[in-house]
Amino acid sequence: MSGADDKEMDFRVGDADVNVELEAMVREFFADTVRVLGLPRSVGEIYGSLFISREPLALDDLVDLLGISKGSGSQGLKMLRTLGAVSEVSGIEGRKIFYEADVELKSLVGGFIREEVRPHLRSARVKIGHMDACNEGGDVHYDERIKKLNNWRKRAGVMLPILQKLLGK
Amino acid sequence: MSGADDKEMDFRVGDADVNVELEAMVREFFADTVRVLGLPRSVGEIYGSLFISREPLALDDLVDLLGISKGSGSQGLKMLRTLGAVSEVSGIEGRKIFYEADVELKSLVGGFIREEVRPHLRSARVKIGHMDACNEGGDVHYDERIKKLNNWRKRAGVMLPILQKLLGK
DNA sequence: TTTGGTGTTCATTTTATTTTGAACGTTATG
DNA sequence: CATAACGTTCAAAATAAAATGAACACCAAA
Repeated sequence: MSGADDKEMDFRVGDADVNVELEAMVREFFADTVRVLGLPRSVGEIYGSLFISREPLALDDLVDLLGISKGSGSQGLKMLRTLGAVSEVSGIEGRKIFYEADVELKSLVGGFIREEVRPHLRSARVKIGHMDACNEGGDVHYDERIKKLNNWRKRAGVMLPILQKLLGK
Repeated sequence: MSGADDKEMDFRVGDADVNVELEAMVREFFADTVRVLGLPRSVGEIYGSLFISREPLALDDLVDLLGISKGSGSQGLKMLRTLGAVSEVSGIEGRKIFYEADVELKSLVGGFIREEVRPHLRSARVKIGHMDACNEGGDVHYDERIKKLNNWRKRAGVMLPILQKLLGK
């Protein structure tokens, strides 16, 4: 006898119980969390579903589970793949692709830095270069500010590897 | 003779030239940058204006300069004050309040952490507590995941002071 | 080669966020 | 006191972001 007898919040799937309420809380949690990072809510819901799920899930499962459209699910998974936050589970029957959440903080942060932070720092370097070129007269006040900006950028650049190192286990 | 004779992009204000093109680039830069942090564009434009301006600016100046509404400017300045990213300049004539940008990376990051990051970590702690309480049966898989989540949260908590220390000049 | 199952793309719709601007406090000044 | 200069608030409008779903591509099995 395994559960599913005291609350309507549990129901059987395979041979283990699913705590529907808990799983919903976790999805909600990630939905809120990724919002802070500027990612769409559905991406958080998808990641949360995979994070808390006992077994890998396919696009269809997520669509059913979350009540989102296939398009939304597909795009969300794409983003998560790009970030390296989920990976395909190999060796499951059929053509359907199953995913599981990557749960290593190190690689999650690494993926975010690589895909979201680094590109911004790169473009910042270019823009600051343009600013400097635009300060033809070499005005001292402008020059000071541009230098400060560039200083910030450089500090961010050295901070990231340190951050990643500190998070590495 | 001070500039303003080779391009229409410069014009005189007080006794120093304003490089209109450069200042626009800086505003644009900050507008893009704060977007990454999840703050509205106008907030970045306001901060950028103050950052690059030779002298402190009042709400009216910003409204004129940026072509935004008084309401937008007021709310933007409020947000920047809360973040500690701007400060009122004391001792200027009249009732008008002038602002200048705080340009210490340390305090900018500090303000962002205090106002944006810490509250999220706090609420995360509460939510994770709820999850744990919700896992009544003590299911081992769920327990493992909840523990991992809590671990992440704790690591973020210890990371922030380190980050701030490293940024402290 | 057709059919059915999967996944992706992208123009459109929906939803969320940001901006606006009119109404309203407040305070200095005539 | 009346007026004007400033700043704030908040409901409504405008804009930006995300979700939808139909069309399509692909591939494996029949």
